[in-house]
Amino acid sequence: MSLACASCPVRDRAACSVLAPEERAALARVGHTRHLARGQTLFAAGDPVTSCATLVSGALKVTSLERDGSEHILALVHPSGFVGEFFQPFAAHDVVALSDSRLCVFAGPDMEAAIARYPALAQALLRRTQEDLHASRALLAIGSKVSARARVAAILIEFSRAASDSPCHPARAFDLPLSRGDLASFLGLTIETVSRQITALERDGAIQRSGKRGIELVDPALLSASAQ
Amino acid sequence: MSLACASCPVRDRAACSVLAPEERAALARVGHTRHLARGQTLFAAGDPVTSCATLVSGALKVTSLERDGSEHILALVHPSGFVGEFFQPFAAHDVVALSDSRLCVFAGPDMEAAIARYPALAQALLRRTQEDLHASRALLAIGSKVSARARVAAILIEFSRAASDSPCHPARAFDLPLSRGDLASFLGLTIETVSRQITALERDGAIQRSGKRGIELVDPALLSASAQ
DNA sequence: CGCTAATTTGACGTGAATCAAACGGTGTGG
DNA sequence: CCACACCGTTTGATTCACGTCAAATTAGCG
Repeated sequence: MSLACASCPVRDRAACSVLAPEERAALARVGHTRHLARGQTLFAAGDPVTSCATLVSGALKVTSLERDGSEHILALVHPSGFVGEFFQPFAAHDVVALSDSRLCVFAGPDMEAAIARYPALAQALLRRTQEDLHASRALLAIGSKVSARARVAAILIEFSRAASDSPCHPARAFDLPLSRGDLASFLGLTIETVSRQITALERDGAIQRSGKRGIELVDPALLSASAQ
Repeated sequence: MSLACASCPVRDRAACSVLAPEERAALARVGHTRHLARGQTLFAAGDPVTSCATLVSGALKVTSLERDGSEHILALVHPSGFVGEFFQPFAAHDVVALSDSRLCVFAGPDMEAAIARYPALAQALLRRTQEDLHASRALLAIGSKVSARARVAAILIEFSRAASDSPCHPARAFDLPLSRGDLASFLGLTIETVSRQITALERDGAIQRSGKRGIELVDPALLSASAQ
């Protein structure tokens, strides 16, 4: 199945956007689109790395499985994000679809050849990876907060930012892509504590729940203050 | 001051190691070495980004300052590590020397020109950044552990790995580069709790303290089990 | 030797984990 | 259409680990 870059929703933001039209067309010829249903695995930890991908729509989570069987989330991938390693033989983490997703997949050697041929592509991937690093560090900062209230508030703020298209203003209403269990393992808390904190934040008027997953920021300043 | 690549202790591991000798010599001519005393700041958050650097010896921390005045550590930089952003106008975080350090500093435009001229350099930096991303995610995994004991044990293991030159076998004895306060903010715990957990790990025979900062792994298996 | 800062240790209270149960939603079969 | 089971979430009661406050100890430095 060939790629339709012309109508791609992330054609201006993905790594490949730095290529000239004919270069991108050449890359598109060796790639293919793939659909993942919610819960489906793209890469499994330990598998040999054979491909990489740009996320076109949907959302992915990068997780690692501990010896004791618990899972925790290391990163979220949003549209235009890139997943895949180049310098390691085996995948270090699982990558799973959080919602139905569409990806642009390339075989590892094809992408490596493209990187060697188009220097701008390596730079674009460097940029993306530096952005991923920033995102990872932002999550790291959340973990250093002591109280459960602060952590939950901080992650809600983080999600509202991620849900927004414009990086300047966070989304006022959005859907939590994660279950309570995911949130809990992410924050180093228990499901019950997360649930109680969300309830408390709603009681205090900082947020409002709409449906199971919907969150609306009623008082962003109060939420922000709770995140201290 | 010119760079003496021939005697550089990280000449085989740093990003510049991928360059041909004459290319590296050309890069060296536009760079200079710099010494930092313990506690000195390399980059300050908010400052315009004008340079980048490879760490030759010593150790750095990347930290961010919260609104409430508390600091927390987002990353540690070890010799051969690279610090600096290319795609952002202002530094996002503080970078401070944990011990007396020697660096190889390049002006931003010089490095950008080198990246444009030598495609292998962009790839090497991409590799380094992906490694940084992995390290950041390893730290993120620590944060999701619930008990204080597990977090402290996990970070000791992490440091023993980082202190070792060979990635396969962790160092048996090493110096903790961080103060208790740094450890505490890193782990989302208090200074007292960190101190108590370290004392308890020593009492249980997992580790032994030597001097103020020295840690010896007496029973790595027990320590590893404590990290669950 | 005295000062200051960092670390350790102790006593105590609180907030989060744990255990347990109830409450929806959703799908399946009768 | 309803009954039922299943899963995720919420709520409650209890326990205990960690935070808080305070003091003792040690290290670092002029």
